[in-house]
Parts: sequence; C-alpha cells; structure tokens
Amino acid sequence: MCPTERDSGPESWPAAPLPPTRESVLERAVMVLRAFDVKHPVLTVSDLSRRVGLPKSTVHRLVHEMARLGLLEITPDGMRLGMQLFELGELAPRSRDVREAARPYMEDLHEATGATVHLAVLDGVDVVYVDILRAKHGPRLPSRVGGRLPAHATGVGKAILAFSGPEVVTGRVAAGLPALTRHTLAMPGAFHRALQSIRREGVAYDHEESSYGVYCAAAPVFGRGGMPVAALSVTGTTHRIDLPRLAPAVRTAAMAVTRRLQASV
Amino acid sequence: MCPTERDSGPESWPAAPLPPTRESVLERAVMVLRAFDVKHPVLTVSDLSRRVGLPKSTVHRLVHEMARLGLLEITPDGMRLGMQLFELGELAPRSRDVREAARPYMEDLHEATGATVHLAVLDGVDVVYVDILRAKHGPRLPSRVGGRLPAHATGVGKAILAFSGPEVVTGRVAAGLPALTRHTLAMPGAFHRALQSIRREGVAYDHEESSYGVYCAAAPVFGRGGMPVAALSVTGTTHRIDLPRLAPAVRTAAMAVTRRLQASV
DNA sequence: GTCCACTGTCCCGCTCAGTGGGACACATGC
DNA sequence: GCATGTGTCCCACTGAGCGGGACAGTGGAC
Repeated sequence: MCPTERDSGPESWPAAPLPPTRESVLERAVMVLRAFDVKHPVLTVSDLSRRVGLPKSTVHRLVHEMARLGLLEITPDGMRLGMQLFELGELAPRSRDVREAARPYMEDLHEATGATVHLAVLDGVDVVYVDILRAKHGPRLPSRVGGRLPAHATGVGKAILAFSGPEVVTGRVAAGLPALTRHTLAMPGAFHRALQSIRREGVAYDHEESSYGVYCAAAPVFGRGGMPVAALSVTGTTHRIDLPRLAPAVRTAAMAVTRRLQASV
Repeated sequence: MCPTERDSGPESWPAAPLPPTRESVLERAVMVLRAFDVKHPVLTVSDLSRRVGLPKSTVHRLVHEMARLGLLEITPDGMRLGMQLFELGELAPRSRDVREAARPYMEDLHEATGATVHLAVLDGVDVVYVDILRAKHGPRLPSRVGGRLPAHATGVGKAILAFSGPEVVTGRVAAGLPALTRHTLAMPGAFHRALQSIRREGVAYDHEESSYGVYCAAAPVFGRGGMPVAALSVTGTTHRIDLPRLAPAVRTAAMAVTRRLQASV
C-alpha cells in the first residue's frame, strides 16, 4: 500500500484475496500454486508449508499429486510451476483472442514509435499484461507478461475503466485506490475526474503513477459488445518519450484492433 | 495417429494421458480444465459433463468452485478458462526464463531472415511452443504458443532430442513415433539416424514432417548444466524458404541464447 | 396449445478420500 | 557430539466430496 515499498517496485501486484470459506482441496491447491512468484520460482515442501500455512505432510501429499498432474515439476532443489499450467494459461480466451488480434498492430506501433508497447486486459479490479513488445534500447521496464497491477494506477487500466460501466469503476474505488507512487490517483475525486477527461480525449496518460520514471499513453480496445476488453499503451522513461506526439498513434492502433475484433465472425 | 487426420492439421497434440489412478478431486479438476481447447474455448456444464465423463451434478459443483478460485470464468453461454490460469502459466519458469533470454535474439533472427521464428521447450515426449514471431507476409502457420506436438515430428523437437540423454530419446521411441504427415520419421531406425546427423551438423531440419508445406531449420539452446533446454527454429512454407542459407543464422542465434542463459548468475 | 429434450441448479444421506500429528532417516552446521 | 533443518511415510479418524435424483426454465417441433 505504501508508495515506498521494500524492494523492486510494482512489477506485480498480489491478486485479490479469495473470499473466505472453509478451504477445499482445490482451494488449497490454488494456494500452493499462488505461493510461487517471480522472486520465488522454486519452493521446497517446507517453504510451501510455511508460505501457505498448511501442515507439511498435507503439502507433501498435495504437491506430489499436483506433480503427477503436471501442475508442478519436481527438481532436485524444490518444486516449480509446471508446463501444464503454461499450456492451459495460453488457452485462456480473454488473453489469447485479444493478443492474437492485436499482435500485428502492436508490431506496427512498436516499429513506428520505437517505444515499448503493452497490451493488457481487465481482470476484476486489476489489469493483467497480456503481451509486451519491448523497446530495443533504453532501460528495461518492470512490466511483465502475466503481471498484475491495480487498474487505477496504470494507463491501460484507466483507459479501460473510463469506458466501462459505472459498476466496474465503483468496484475499483470500493477495493481502494492504493498508491504505487506519490503520483498515483489515490483519491476518488481526482480519479473520477481523470476518467472523465480520458473519455473526452480517448487517451489515458500515466505520468509516473504506476512506477517512478515511467510515462505512458494508452487507448482502449473494444470487443464485440462495444465494451472495452483491453487496452494498448506506448511506454517510455522520463523525458525520453513525447506522449502528445504518440497519443494519436496509440489511439489509431487501438481502433484498428477494435475493428479487427469486431470483424472476426 | 493417421497422417490424414480429419480437420485442421497438427496445430496441437493431446497431452499424454495421465497415469491410471482412482481420480482425485484435483485430477477431476484438471480433467475439466483439459476439456477446453482451441476449438472449444467455451463449454457448458453439460458439455463438460459429457466430455469429461463425470456426473452433471459433480461437474456443476466443481465448476463453480473453480470459478470462485479464478480458474474458470462463467459467461452467459458457458465456462471458459480464467485469467488466473494465464497468470500462473506465465510464471512457469521453464518457459518464462528461456523466453526472456531468447526474445532479443529471436527478434534479430526474425528481422534478419523475415521468416517465422519459433521457440520451444521439451516437456516429456512432446515439445511445447513458448514463443513465436510470425513472418509479416505469407500464410499463417498452424503453430500456436502453448501448442504441443510430438517431439520427433518437429525441427525443434529433433534439435533438442539429438543432444539429450539416451533415456529421453528412448522415452520418445517407447511412446511411439506417430506420423503427422507421410514425411514424419515414424521408424526408430530412420529416427536415430536423423538424430545422429543432427548431432554432426548442429542443425535439425523439418521437411514437411510436422505439417504439409512447412519447412524449418532448428538449433538447440543449452542451459546451465550443458543439457538442451529449448530450441530455436526458422520456419517457412514450401520453396519460399532457403534452409541451407538460414541454418547458420539459427545456429548462431541459438548459441547466443545459450551464452546468455549460462551467463545469468 | 402440448409435448419432448435439453438445459442449469439444488438437496441430502452415504462413504471413502483427504487429513495431519507424529515418527523416521538423512544432511548441515556449530 | 547435539541441534535444526530437510523430505518421506504411516495410519486411524472424519467431514468434504459425491452423485442420484428432483426441479424449474427454455425453446424447438408439430
């Protein structure tokens, strides 16, 4: 919640906690899977037992069953997430379809601007990055495919929210507006005003709201029903990117993807 | 198994059947997840009940629990795989790390050759495609990120197998050498001879062995321990690609990725 | 209109899959 | 030596998961 988090900045944000229920086998399994992250790609049985809060013998049994199913892989120094998960994840339609449709236009945008191009979808109150084309030069941005950030704190998130139904926006506000930097729109008033301006302009800007030194311009992609399903953004680092100049390009690309999505059958 | 399969060709291959055991809750859940594929991105409770062979009431309960956990999403016309899976899948280290390391070199290769570039890892007896940069022009190849094909029938698969331990190769042979086209190396003798030649040349070729009209050259990427962990390939369609000319480029790129992997910490 | 076949949802009593405390062997480090 | 960490396995208990079956709603055929 605090802008000055301990280590590497908001590369990824924890998913919303699961609604409280007496945990089922399935839930325990998901808890085990969720225990892994970028910083902890390999965990031992004891690690998992500690992180998840389940008895070691239970984790042991669970983990071996999951390995049998391909959800986990056992290595000499612990468990890691398995290829089966990658395979299943790639089939998730919300990310797959929009990525498929957007890829060519992302490449054009990438080539035309030389900047890093992002594609993200909304999942609950967060955005999840679905595809990234990185700038050849310049520092590596902290974003990651599969990474999750609170929607209100990102360009892509604001672009989607601005054109979503009011209940979606309300959901985000109700879940809180955590500040990732001191520029994050953490006040509902400012946040709503920003969305209104985005609706007017058709573009959302992010001036160091998600991460220090990171600037971006984002535009929404609309699906079949006319509702926003994703957003494209062009991102760069401080003063090395001319957002007003790039905004029309992002909008145009996003509109092209929209057209493509609505054309397909 | 038959080369002239019914519809769209070998875009994806079914994963190996799970070892037979009395099915656990977890296994049933995975069976439900695996019921989804490219042609069936949305399934209803009844669909799932039929496809998986579980009672409808059981599927109903299971599916709603999985939706609560984010593994599935409920839409007006059925269930689909959820974003949670995509998120978890992107964390699977085997695909993530190698893709991260390979991306820049894939882009170079893509730019230098103009052809489609593939990155795949070995999973059991199959290869799973981890990243694809598609040629701007020309027909769309049937490959798909997250797609699975029997290793012996692909360039990338043969490139990996040729430099893997004998037990890995034996595993593939023991699992059978199904023919995807009439050019697939379906005989152990021919297969072993091909691997030997690949070891000598450092490049694996695929002349319509995985799909008609598809030609490719592939080279292995080695991990920390000196064992192959992935393979890069350059792919094109009949006669529109000059493999001997591209082979050195693929090898060079693969070696660069190897270097990068072994350098990182 | 009346079928019929199909959905998704929910109930509820039975039972066996899942549980987890605890014991054990082994590897480190002091 | 002892202490503290691993991973693995056993086994008696019990409630989570099971699934047959009932039900309401939908929609096409006739």
